[in-house]
Amino acid sequence: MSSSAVSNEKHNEKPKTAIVPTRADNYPEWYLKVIDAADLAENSDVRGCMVIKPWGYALWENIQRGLDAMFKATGHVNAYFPLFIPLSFLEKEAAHVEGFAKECAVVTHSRLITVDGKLVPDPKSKLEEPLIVRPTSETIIGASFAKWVKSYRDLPLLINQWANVVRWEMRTRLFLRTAEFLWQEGHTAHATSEEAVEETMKMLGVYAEFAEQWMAMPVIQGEKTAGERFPGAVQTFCIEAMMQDRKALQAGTSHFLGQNFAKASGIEFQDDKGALVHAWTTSWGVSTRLIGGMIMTHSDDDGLICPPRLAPEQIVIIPVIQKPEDRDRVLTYCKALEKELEATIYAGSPVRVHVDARDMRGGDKAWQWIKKGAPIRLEVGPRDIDNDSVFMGRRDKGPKEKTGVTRAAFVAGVATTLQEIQDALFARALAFRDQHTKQIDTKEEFYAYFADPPKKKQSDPTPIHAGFALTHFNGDPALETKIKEDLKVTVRCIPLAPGEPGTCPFTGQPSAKRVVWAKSY
RNA sequence: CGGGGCGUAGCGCAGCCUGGUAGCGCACUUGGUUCGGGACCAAGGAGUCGCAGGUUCGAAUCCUGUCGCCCCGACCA
Repeated sequence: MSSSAVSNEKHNEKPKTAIVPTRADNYPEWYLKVIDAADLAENSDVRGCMVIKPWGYALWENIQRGLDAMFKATGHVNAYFPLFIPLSFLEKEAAHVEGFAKECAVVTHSRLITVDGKLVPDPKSKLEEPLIVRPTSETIIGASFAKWVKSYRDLPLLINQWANVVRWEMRTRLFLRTAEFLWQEGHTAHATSEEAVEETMKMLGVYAEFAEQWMAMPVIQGEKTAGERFPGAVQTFCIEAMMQDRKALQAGTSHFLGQNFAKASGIEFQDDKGALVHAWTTSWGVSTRLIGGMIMTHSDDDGLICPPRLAPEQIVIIPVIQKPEDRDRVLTYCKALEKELEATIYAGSPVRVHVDARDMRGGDKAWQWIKKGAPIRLEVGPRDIDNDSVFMGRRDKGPKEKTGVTRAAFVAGVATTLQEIQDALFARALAFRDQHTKQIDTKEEFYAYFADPPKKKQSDPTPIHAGFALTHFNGDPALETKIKEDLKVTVRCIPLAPGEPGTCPFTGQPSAKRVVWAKSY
């Protein structure tokens, strides 16, 4: 082999990435490797249920903190309702039963006994009425609301619950779809339809704001078609985000339930004229799925990228200690810098700083923090201390791209820098979505746009598809079903943003505005 | 629940077709040389080959069953 052949071979090698495979090579596996490398979560011994590890749970805590403040600012209060729901409650709303019956965990016994050395449910302890583990709490919360509401003066009732729910899914994926997941569910009751609709839209807006401002994840607000509606809802609204495989992720939902659940649960009140009427209710929720959305919106082939407002640690200080005699001096300096940074405020909270003083090689340490997605890495060694400077690496830039800054300038500008990273991530995600969103006006182009390249093996992941398509649509559910069968593509939402009327390319019929089509999670 | 792939050291894999009782890389430990950095050299520790049966003198390897994981499909936040 000639020397030029050797160098050619080297030249053809892919650049080394911390995550193998890369997004382009195998997207679903890349996703799992990012979670593993960042130490966010792992599968548990219970099928379909995950263990959320500290770094992943800290992300959830930050999501909770941000959303909870927004809920409270809009007049909501937290409460807690039972994990178990009597089976008969679920039967009260016909569409609701239909929607959830297939995926319920059912509790039938209250005691175990040992038979031939094995624990089995005691037949004598069989429950009169089986309990289901809540898949959502409309019915059990409705029962409380029925007791609490007597007069129009009791309304509106604005309640939120942070809880876990169980839906026995066929196929699960960490964060995106697990049998048990953590979420919040808001439940409200109102005197009029108008007020309930206003609430539904307000909370959708809160979700959109949170997704964009906190998670740096651009979303499209819109309404679901009848086929995608929540079981029992009159209208379902959602925020939809584009992942890096260009699939859509439903990141949050807000439902206008009309009087359906009020009638089912007997939520009645006397209005200001003395008439006995049913309340109008809403429900809205987001779940740990948001973490999946965050991972797939921002992360790259070197691992997780946390938007600063959600990052468990926003700045990681890595002491550079070459000689043992430098150790005390460098660590003391780093601790002082940590204190100083923690005294500064970013986005309304003290900056979260961590000094990584573990006894290991600096390079390994830096890469671990890259894989965990810490927004800013600071390397501080004797030379920096002498110059009164720090060496900064930003997670939104390349791993080797590092810049020296004076300590004072860094501290003074830290909030600005964090916001720059936050903004850069949002801008990047928005540009990506725009780049892979296309207005389409003919059926042929639509089918060509969503046509999958052939797979080599059946076990290969679905090839990355084109993205979002914006087309006119006459709203026919049968047509939507046909397209889903043909292409696995659905209407993700009818955007709330104003649009121009036009012609449905599939039927030639008039259409009020363009809708968003995509493959989805 | 259907189709496909895969379970061998903490992690990633080879060996399996053509049975002869286990190997590589990373990680780990120790020593040395390095070191503003995902180091190098040397030595070393670590595996009932997913589990259970069967065939055989002998099974990681062949057969049957079973459990789990991943991908694809149907269902869904």
